[in-house]
Formats: sequence, structure tokens, C-alpha cells
Amino acid sequence: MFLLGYLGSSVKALAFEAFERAGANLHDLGILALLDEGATDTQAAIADALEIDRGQLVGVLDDLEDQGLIERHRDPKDRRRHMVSLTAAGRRRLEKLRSVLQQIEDEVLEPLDAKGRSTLRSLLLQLGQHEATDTTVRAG
Amino acid sequence: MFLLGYLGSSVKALAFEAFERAGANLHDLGILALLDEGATDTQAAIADALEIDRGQLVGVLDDLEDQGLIERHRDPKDRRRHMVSLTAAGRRRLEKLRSVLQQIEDEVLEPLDAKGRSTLRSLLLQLGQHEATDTTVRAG
DNA sequence: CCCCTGTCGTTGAAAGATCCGACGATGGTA
DNA sequence: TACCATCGTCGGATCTTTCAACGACAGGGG
Repeated sequence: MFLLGYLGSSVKALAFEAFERAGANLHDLGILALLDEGATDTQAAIADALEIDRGQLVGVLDDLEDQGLIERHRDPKDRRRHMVSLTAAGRRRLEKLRSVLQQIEDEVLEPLDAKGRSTLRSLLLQLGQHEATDTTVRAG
Repeated sequence: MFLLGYLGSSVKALAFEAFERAGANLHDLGILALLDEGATDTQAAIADALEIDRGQLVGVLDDLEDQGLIERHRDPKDRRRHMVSLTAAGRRRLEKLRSVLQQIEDEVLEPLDAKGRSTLRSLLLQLGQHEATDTTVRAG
């Protein structure tokens, strides 16, 4: 437990450092990945999905837009909304961040063999699913 | 990986909430547990062991001292030092925090049977040991 | 049509945590 | 004695997160 929390923090710190070296924010991966899955989203949808403050999201999106990784367009159907979409550069950045993350994963999982890794993945997945349904129940 | 980081954050958030309800800081457990292991420590030793800022530690210890959980005494051998020790109330508080943590652990591990839990523990332990030696190497 | 209510993205203020550079007191050393 | 390092403490600077506004806009009821 402490172990899970400790390792989680440790991994998160590793990711934070690596992302900083890559000139990226920790939120960036979530946003880019989210946009990569479903074509376009509103800022509210992104904030809700990633559970970050809408006011906070503005600055992060400003950065991403300045770097040319995303685009913001007014929704003609509802001119209050901004539809956020991924640019080609954004897709490339996403791939890079994913490879950075993969590298950290390999590093962290290094002491385990293939079997151990798949076992760990399966166990964590069970915990993750339970945790997800758990919070859903709480929210409902 | 994301999974490990995500679960770690989730568990940490659960612990934070539970600790807040118990009127405790997240650092408190670390400090109390550290004092429980080795009789008494200086503030510098505590800060180094827990990897928190020495200036930050002052306020946390002030709180703990106000609650009567720890005591600060000048070291007669080196009057710059403050020797921090656990009181009886501190020991009781530590036990309570540990039980709170145990409860969270049970909750999180609920979807796994005894065998799955011990397997997970073993796998995480391997990762933790590797991570520990890794950072030691970096520090050295 | 005009109001009223709510949501959108945005801004700025407030609060908390962390980091960092001082300071006086003290210890060790030359 | 003089000099330098370390102790705990304090205060400021910075960053993050939270929250309450604001103008712009949409939808509905009168």
C-alpha cells in the first residue's frame, strides 16, 4: 500500500522529469491522448475527462496552441464552445511523449521478466477496474 | 505504467482524504514512524530521511508538538540540535494512522484474493528494491 | 419580442505547498 | 582569538490548485 503509493509517486516523479526535459507538461499527454482518441472535444469535456480545473486548462491549452500542437475553433453550432483538435505536429509530439513514457516503463519494470510483467499488469488492471467502478458508484 | 502512476495517485488521494478526516498531515505518518523505529532523531535527520525541506519540517513539527505527539529537547552534546522524540500520545496516534492506512489497503486490494495480494506485494517489492538501489547509485 | 437562467471559456484573487536564501546561535578548527 | 560549517528558524519568491466572478452566448417562458 505504502509501497503502491510510494512507487506511484516515484514513477510520477520520473515521468515529470523526463517530460520536463522534453519541454512538456504532465497534463499534456492526457490532453493529446484524449484528442487523439476522439476527434475533437470542447474544453469542458477535456477538463471533466482529465479531472482538472477548467480555469487551469486554459493556460495549458494556451501553451499547446502556442507550440502549434493543437487548434482552437469556435463551434458554429454553439458559439460559446471552443472545439479543440490535434494538429499534425501535435500527433508527432504525442508519439514522442508516448515513447518517453515507454522508456520509463521499461526502466521501472526492468527487474521483472516477461511473465512477471504481464502478471503485474493483470493484477494492477484488476485494481484499476475496481477502483473505477468504485468511484463511479460514489459519483452516482 | 500510466496504470502504476495512476493507481499510486489514486491511493495517495485516498490516504490524504482519510488522514485529513483523522486530522493528520501526510507527512505525519512518516515522521511518527521514523521516530518509532529509531529512538530519537534530529530535525535534520528527519528531513533528510523523508526528503522534505528542513524549513518545511519546522511547521509540521510545531503542529505535532502542539498536539502533544512529539517532544523537542535540545541536545546537551550539541546545543544547536533539537532531539525529537515520540510521546505516548504520539505512539497511539501512529497506531491509529497505521490502522487507517491498513483499511485503505484492504479497500484497494479487495478485488484480489490472498494469493494475488502476495504476488502483487512480491512484484512491487522487486520494483521498489531496484528503484531504491537505482537512486542510491544516482546519489552516489 | 424581452427577460431569466444556465453554460461556455477566461480572468484574477486567495490559499497551500515547496523551494531557497538569509539569520542568530552554536560547534569545530587553526 | 578568528574563521567557517551546521543547526533550527524565519521570510520571501514561486508554483499549483481552487474558486468566484465576468462577458458572451444559448434556450425557454412569458
